[in-house]
Amino acid sequence: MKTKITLKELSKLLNVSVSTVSKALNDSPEISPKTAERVKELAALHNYKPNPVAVNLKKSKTGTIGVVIPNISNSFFARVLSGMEAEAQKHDLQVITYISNESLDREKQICELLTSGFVDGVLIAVSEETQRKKEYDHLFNLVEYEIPVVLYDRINVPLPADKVGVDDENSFYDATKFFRAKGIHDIGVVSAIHHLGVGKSRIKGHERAMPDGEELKLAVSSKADVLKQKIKDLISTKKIEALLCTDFESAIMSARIAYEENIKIPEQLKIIGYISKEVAEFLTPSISYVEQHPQEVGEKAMQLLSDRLEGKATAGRYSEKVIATNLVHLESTSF
Amino acid sequence: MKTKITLKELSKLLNVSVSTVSKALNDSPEISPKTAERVKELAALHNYKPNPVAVNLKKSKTGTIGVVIPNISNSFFARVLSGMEAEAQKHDLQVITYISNESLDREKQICELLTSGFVDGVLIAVSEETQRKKEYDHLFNLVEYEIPVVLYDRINVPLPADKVGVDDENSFYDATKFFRAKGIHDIGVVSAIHHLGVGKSRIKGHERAMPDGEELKLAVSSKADVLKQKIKDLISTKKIEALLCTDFESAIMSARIAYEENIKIPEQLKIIGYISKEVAEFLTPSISYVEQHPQEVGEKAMQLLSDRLEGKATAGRYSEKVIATNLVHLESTSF
DNA sequence: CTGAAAGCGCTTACAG
DNA sequence: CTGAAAGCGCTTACAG
Repeated sequence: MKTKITLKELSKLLNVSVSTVSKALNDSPEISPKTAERVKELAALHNYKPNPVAVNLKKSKTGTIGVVIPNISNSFFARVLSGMEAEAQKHDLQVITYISNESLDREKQICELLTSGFVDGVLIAVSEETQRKKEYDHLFNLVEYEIPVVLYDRINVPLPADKVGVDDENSFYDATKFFRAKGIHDIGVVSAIHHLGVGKSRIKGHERAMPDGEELKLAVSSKADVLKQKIKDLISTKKIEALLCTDFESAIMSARIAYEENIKIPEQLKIIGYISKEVAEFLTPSISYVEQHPQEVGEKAMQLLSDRLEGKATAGRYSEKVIATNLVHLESTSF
Repeated sequence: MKTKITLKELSKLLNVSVSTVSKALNDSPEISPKTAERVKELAALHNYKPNPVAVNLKKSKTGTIGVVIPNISNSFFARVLSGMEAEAQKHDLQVITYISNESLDREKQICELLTSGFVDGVLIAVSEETQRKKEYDHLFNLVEYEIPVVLYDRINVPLPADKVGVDDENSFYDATKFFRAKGIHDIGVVSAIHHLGVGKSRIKGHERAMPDGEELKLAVSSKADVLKQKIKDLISTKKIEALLCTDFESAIMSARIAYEENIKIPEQLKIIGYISKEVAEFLTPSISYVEQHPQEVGEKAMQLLSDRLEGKATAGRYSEKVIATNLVHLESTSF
């Protein structure tokens, strides 16, 4: 069993002071090359590693970042986390994860915890409930405590903070334009998240690509059975030719209903949805999707935070980055 | 802008010593009820929270747990993490996540970092590469540093540590028995992870439920195109009636090939697979799956670790928990 | 170039 | 019941 050696013990073995050992290991120019070498040698021999807790206390920082995730089972967020972790590694930062489960209360609890000094900064995608109720006091609280915050994905929050979002609006603008260019004009939009910022943006993008004044064909509801009925109405009764789905649930549901109603995809109905690559590719038929580059969202968010922690960002000025999306065409949009 | 108040500042305002304040806030019986109240009142007013870094240094612990995840895009692991986080919360532990991306090298790096004192304990599912090469020195290293380790999910590692696994073997034993009871005897097994411990266990469970000496009908390969060919052979040429799939990829691929070969599910071919609920339910047809209860795996793993940290576990004796699975029957196994 | 001292923000034996 | 002191393991002005 190995036991961790401390600076003090090292200094005793070397017959020099603790200060000297510390400086030597931190490559201080004050130390003579000779002793520096002696010290480093012994440190390596004993596999010395500074106690990070002590270093952090001394430096008044924690070296860790708090990441708040609304729902980790959503593969988008899982991949965002992966990007954050990769970027954190580059900056020697540790990532502490907190899962809000889309609950405002839990999110408040987490923010409360976060103000007590566990982390140097926070990356957060606010919960659904938070967005719905527009309660942001707990976030402002973080800012008041001078804890740098970066909002990611769900950035439609009036908070003085850096933000990294997905280009939701343009994704559906592009998708709509794509269909129209192919001569398809009866385009429906399906959404189970129309009440959230990202859902609204996507629908807005679609609207922007449609002729002025033309009524939109929407099937929206956060209740599964209601949504199901509305989709059925859209594709069976209204004979829509193409569907844009703002989320996993509505995309899968649309494909399913088409199957049940004996409407062939893509021959009679084309679909583009927000689904993760992993699932989209494997469906039968495979569903064309909007690639959101979650990894990049995570990397960028961590990068902005790290810049701010290192003083590379101007105080009081916040940047807002939008990660471009692109359409990946699979079977559901083949012509 | 609020700034964090310290014990010292508090003591100055109260005209008592730092020790007294500390004891009062920690409910020490040494302190008179009167001063205790005075102290607590002012602390509450100033929203005092002890600096966790200082507390941890004093107590020679970190209050954090390192969780190593092979692949966070795998929804099984995402849900395990969710369970860990929930349990950690109960014990006032923070969760630091590290993603190995199924790489042995990255895993070694992470373990190296972990030995330098960032965490009090480690929860790890070893990477695919680690399992394949059977290189466990970096894990033994953790143990030598007296950092408690709990292995989860991928527990087929000869390490003196607590372990929490999924009952892989029985899941396929049960599934096979289920088919046989229904009069189906031509059962095939498809696997893209036959080289991993969990894959082997699942296949073994199937074998155990088959009559002695009967040759197994396997389609296994970690290469997509090879596996595809083998599946096709199994269901088209060999006329298998039911398929057990050890993983997401092989399950989805099997369903896809059945579709392409015009073999009807479930009429001509039944399928049971290891797929997450979220996807299984939405497929057309929906695929019956093995529910693994990942949340529970995560909770249990964190619980074992917490027990050990709190001295509730006997040194040198390790427990191994197996979380039972159950079959969820959807369309692909309807009769 | 080396080391003694102060201090990061706490906790806890010990003395009074 | 209260407080002075030591100490957790470091870093860093400052003195020599």
